[in-house]
Amino acid sequence: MKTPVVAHPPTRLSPAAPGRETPPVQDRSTDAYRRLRNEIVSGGFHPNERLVEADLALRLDAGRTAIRAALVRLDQEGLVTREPNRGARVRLVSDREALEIEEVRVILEQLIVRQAAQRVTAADLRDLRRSIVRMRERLAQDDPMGYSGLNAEFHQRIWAIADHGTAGRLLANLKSQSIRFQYRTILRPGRTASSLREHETIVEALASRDPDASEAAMRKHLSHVVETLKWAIDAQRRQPIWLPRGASSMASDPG
Amino acid sequence: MKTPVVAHPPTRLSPAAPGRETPPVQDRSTDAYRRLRNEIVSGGFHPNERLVEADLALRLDAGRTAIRAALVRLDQEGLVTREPNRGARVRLVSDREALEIEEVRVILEQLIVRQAAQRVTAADLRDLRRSIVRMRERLAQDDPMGYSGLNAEFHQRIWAIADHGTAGRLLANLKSQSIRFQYRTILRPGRTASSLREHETIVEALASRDPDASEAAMRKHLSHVVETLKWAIDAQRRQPIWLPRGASSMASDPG
DNA sequence: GTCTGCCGGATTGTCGACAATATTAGGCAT
DNA sequence: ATGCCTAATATTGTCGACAATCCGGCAGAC
Repeated sequence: MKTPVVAHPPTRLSPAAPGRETPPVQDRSTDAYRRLRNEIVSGGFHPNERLVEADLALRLDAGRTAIRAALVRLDQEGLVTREPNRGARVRLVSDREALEIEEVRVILEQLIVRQAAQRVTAADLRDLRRSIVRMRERLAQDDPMGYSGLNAEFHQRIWAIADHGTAGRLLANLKSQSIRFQYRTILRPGRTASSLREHETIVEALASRDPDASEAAMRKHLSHVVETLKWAIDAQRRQPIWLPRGASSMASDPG
Repeated sequence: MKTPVVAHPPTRLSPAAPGRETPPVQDRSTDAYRRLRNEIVSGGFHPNERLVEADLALRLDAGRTAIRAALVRLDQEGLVTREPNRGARVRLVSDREALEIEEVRVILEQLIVRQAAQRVTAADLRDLRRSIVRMRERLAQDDPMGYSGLNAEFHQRIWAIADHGTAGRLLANLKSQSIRFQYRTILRPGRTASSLREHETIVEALASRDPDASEAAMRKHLSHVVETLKWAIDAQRRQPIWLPRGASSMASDPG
């Protein structure tokens, strides 16, 4: 499938494409980490799938050392689990955990939006409103996937406004852990439309720079998200649906 | 100081003390991680101190590989920072960050105590009350350090009752990052006494299994903690005091 | 037929060596 | 003395090799 990689020619950090600036491949380990992380978050692996170091090394064209470091990071980050001498697997977050995560997310977003209300600038508001417009477009086109992406962007924008490093980091991390569940929530009929309305309310509250109103709007929004999540989990229990990349959610090793 | 370690005799994982069960030295890497983490959290290094891999390897009697893995974990955990090709340093959390962390802690503890109120058992309450009694003793003996330890234990007990894995993990992590600041807050005169009263209120609220009351009590408690933290930071600005293990908070490299 | 113990392949864990990079020190021109 | 260039040193990053461990299958005992 791929050139077998000539057993690594004398260690060369930059691939050295003569005429072209080497993109910031600062260090192989971080690079491997980023790519592996992406693959996991974007659903490139089955939940609970085994992550064999040698395989990944081949796949990502990196040394086992780099892969190993990446796995350690991902473990600490909660995206994979590692058992001594037994290797790593992509971590499967249970339904219960997904709810826990969402609970935490709710309160963190409240904290953040409150802070955002005190710092928001005119330019920020303009950007937020543009986000809203684009979301409205997606809604009109009946494109829930596209909407979901914009939704994520919308929330991240608020994090940026709040400029609360600690909370922002935690939120980003939590989100990456529970991303698998978000695919399901967006399927609920009518959810997109109400979500958009709630977003509009949040922007209005931010525009008036009212922390309490902003927090309330956010709380209301997220309470509906939690509700939708519960619905999705229940639906899944009743009749499992396909995940973005195959495999029943219980998949361990195919016997 | 220590036997120079005979250049590692043929790799032996278990120290193999014949008659004795080898204590769970499962893997050297995790072991190094734990010990290094302890040293950092308990103030064994100056803030911002450089962490040279080779030195640590000697100090902890571990290979550089193990140290390296440990540093990666600690980096992800926020206890050290690593710059490519420049090594690791114990991370210095700024005053602002300390406040951010405390803000997040406040809301997480609220979430947790609320959940705890719904799950607390009679045995739990007994334990909590015992904690209180011991704290009262420390207060009577005018032992703020001892009180501080019990305080930490008290809160952890509540985390355990709530059984909220996600929030618990985050809290533990945040706490380890900001631990340096806690040394200062306990110095405020009279704080210990009011802290104890607030703890008593929390226990009462939990005893009545009232989530709202519990949350309110916790909020009140932590708002005072935040206030004390601000006070401590201000005091520090006006006149730096000694940290538990030397060095001004700005210490980078001694020239 | 089932259980137990042993063997072999697969995979992880650790080390030592070396390359890559940053940092410091010294020399030289100005 | 000041500042820049270069050599020497210190430290990190990566690899390949090998030991340790796990897993599954197979033979033999009962």
